[in-house]
Order: sequence, then structure tokens, then C-alpha cells
Amino acid sequence: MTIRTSDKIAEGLEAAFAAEGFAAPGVDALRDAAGVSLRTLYRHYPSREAMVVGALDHRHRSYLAWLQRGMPEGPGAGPVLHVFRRLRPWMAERAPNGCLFVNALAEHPDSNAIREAVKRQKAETRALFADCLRRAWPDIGDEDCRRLGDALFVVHEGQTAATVTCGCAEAGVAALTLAESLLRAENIE
Amino acid sequence: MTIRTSDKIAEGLEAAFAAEGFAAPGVDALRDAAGVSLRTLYRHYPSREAMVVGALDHRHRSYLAWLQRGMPEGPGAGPVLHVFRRLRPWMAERAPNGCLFVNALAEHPDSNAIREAVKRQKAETRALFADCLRRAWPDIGDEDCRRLGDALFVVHEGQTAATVTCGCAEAGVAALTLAESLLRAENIE
DNA sequence: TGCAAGGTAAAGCGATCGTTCTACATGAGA
DNA sequence: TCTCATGTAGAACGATCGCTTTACCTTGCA
Repeated sequence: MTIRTSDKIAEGLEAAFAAEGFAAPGVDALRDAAGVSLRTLYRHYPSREAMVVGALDHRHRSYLAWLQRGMPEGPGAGPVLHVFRRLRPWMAERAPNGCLFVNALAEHPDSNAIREAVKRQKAETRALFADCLRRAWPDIGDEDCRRLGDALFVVHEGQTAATVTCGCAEAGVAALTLAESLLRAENIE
Repeated sequence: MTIRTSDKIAEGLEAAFAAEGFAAPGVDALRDAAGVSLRTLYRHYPSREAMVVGALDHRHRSYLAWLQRGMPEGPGAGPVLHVFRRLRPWMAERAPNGCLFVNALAEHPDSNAIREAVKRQKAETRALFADCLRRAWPDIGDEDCRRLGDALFVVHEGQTAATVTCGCAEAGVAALTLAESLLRAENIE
């Protein structure tokens, strides 16, 4: 049952880091959150840094699954807008202190393992927008896809960050406004 | 010379937190960055938390001054776009690890003093966009001003966050694209 | 039956943390 | 000339940190 134990631990670690940040919880608190002994915790994640990476990887899978739920099938602006609509309750329920990846990098700017985990997640988020755009606009050029994808990614990061400092509702509405005006300018409805 | 000493210390603290994050530098490292003795440091900032708040307040003044440099006088989209153009070199030169305020809050989610300092700065940044909009579009309504100001604030936060994970150039171009398409949709040129 | 794998609880390691304190230097005003 | 505010350098405090280790318990299978 090694795999399931490791997943259960990662789930607890993710919850602890999301709730308390990366600085506050000591390894003892992480052990409590994971619901295992210290020895077992260190068997699966041999350092605190590894615990952070494990939590981030679990978080990434969890977020992608969250976004996929209810994702529209067809072409059009639907899939892109769906992402921003799903992001709002995600922030409210799962990320009261902001993006876990941004926060992890802020706390560990010198850790390569953590930097790589963050870059991996952000690259996949950008790829997700590229996929949505290609579905929305099947004959989109590479250049347009990159340009619009980058812009949508910036909106995504902005909604995430602004939620913490100015509230879920305002940030969510603003992000949707931006995405819609951007797509409308490209004649995607 | 109390005031100038305190400012000089804050400048050093800001630089240290920006370069190393909020977790890594111990008080000894902060003392070195401030260029004073431990006793003097604690006289002006009686706790590490106070040092963080002092650094954030100094950062805020520094950022506003940075944005004002070269700010266009007249009406139109100029002032708004100027902010995003100035943000790009600011990130490159002064914030290699992301927004100092977001990072501070990430590291100290339970500190009221730090949370207040962050909210203060974010509220003034939103107010700055409202000012720019009123200059761009003198007869703008309160509702439009709030809506567009929120959207611009989201772009601002997004450019800041995306710079760290996908690079200054891409984030800067994307933010300008967003701001322009938003303003163009409102017939502000 | 026996033993290896993987679990629990908890004591203890050295290092480092934020903070305070001692001892002394300097420069301006009474 | 004396004093006080403000500066310096650095030792030392107790607490807490990440991590290791010891000792013991449970389970599944040869």
C-alpha cells in the first residue's frame, strides 16, 4: 500500500501548506496533517523540501481535475471562460492564501526542485489555454495561439493574485471581463 | 538623524527581502543588509515582523515614485499603458522573485500588521488605476471606473505574477495587449 | 511458525532562530 | 564639563527547527 500511503500523505501536506503557508508549519505539524508517524513521513518524503514538492505535484493533479469537471465539449469561447469560472470557487475553497505555487517559490527561491515543480505546473496551465484556443478557433495560427494564450495566462495569474487582496467576486468578474473582451477582439464568441 | 537612519534601514531591509525572500534571511543577515548594529535595528524596528512592515512601506513609496517617472500628462490611454510599460523593468530590476507584498502575505498569513500593509498597497494601486481612467475618460461613470479599474488591477497582478514563471518579455507584452484591447473596447485610445 | 516489511510513538541530536543584554564610543546641547 | 540620545560590536538566552534514532507493534506470506 506504499502508493496509497504516499498519496494520502501528499493530500494532507497540500492541505496544511494551503491553510498555513510554507513557513509556519514545522515538520511536526506536517506529520499531524498527514496523519502518519514522523518515520513514515520521512520514508516517503525524505526531506521537508521533498514534502513541498510532493504537495505541489498533488496540488497540480487536483487542480487539473477541478478544471476538467464540467468542461464544455464544443468549439467557441466556452472552454476558455469555463476555466475562469471554475477558478473562482477554487480560490474560495482551496486557496485562501493565494496560489500555492507562487507562494512556494516565494518561500524557497533557491530550491531547484521546487522551482522546477512550479515551472512544470505553470507551463501546463499555459498549455491548457493553448488547447482551449485551438478548440475555440481551429484554424488559429501558432503566433496568435501563443500571443492569446500568454494573455489568458496573465489573466489567470491576475485573478489568482487579486482574489487574495481584493476578494473573489471582484477578481472573478474582472477576469471574465478581460477574457471576453480579448476573445471578442479576435471574433471568437 | 532618527528619520534618515530609519529610512536607510528600511531600504536595506527591502533589498534583502526582495533578493532572498522572507524566510531565508535571519535577523543577522537583515542587520548586515541594513548596515547598522543589531541594537540600532531593533531600536527602529522592534521585531522581525516590524522589519517586514517597514520594508513593505518603503517598497510602496519606492514603487509609486517609479511609476510616476515619465508619466504622461494629457488624457487618453497613455497613463494606463505607461504603468504597464514601467512595471516590466521594475520586475526585472527590483522584483526577481515576484511581488514583495504577495510574498510577504504568503509567508505570514496570520500577521495582521503585514496583512494591513499589503492591503494598503493594493488599495492604492487600484486607486492609481482609477485616477488614470478618470484622466483618460473624464466623464466616466463610477460603475465603469470601478469595473475597468478592477480589470486593470487584475492585469497588473497577472503581469507581476507571470513575470516570475514565464519571463519579463512575454508577461509584459501580454499585459499591454490586454490593457489595449480592454481600453479599445471602451473607445479609449 | 517465523520473519521481513512497513507501521507507531517519542526521545534526542546539533544547528539556528528571534531577541535581549552588556560594555563601550561619539557628538550635540545644558 | 557633564549628560543623554544614539550609535557600535558581539556574547548569550531559551525556544524551536529539521532530522535521526531507538524501541516496539502489526500484518501478510513462505
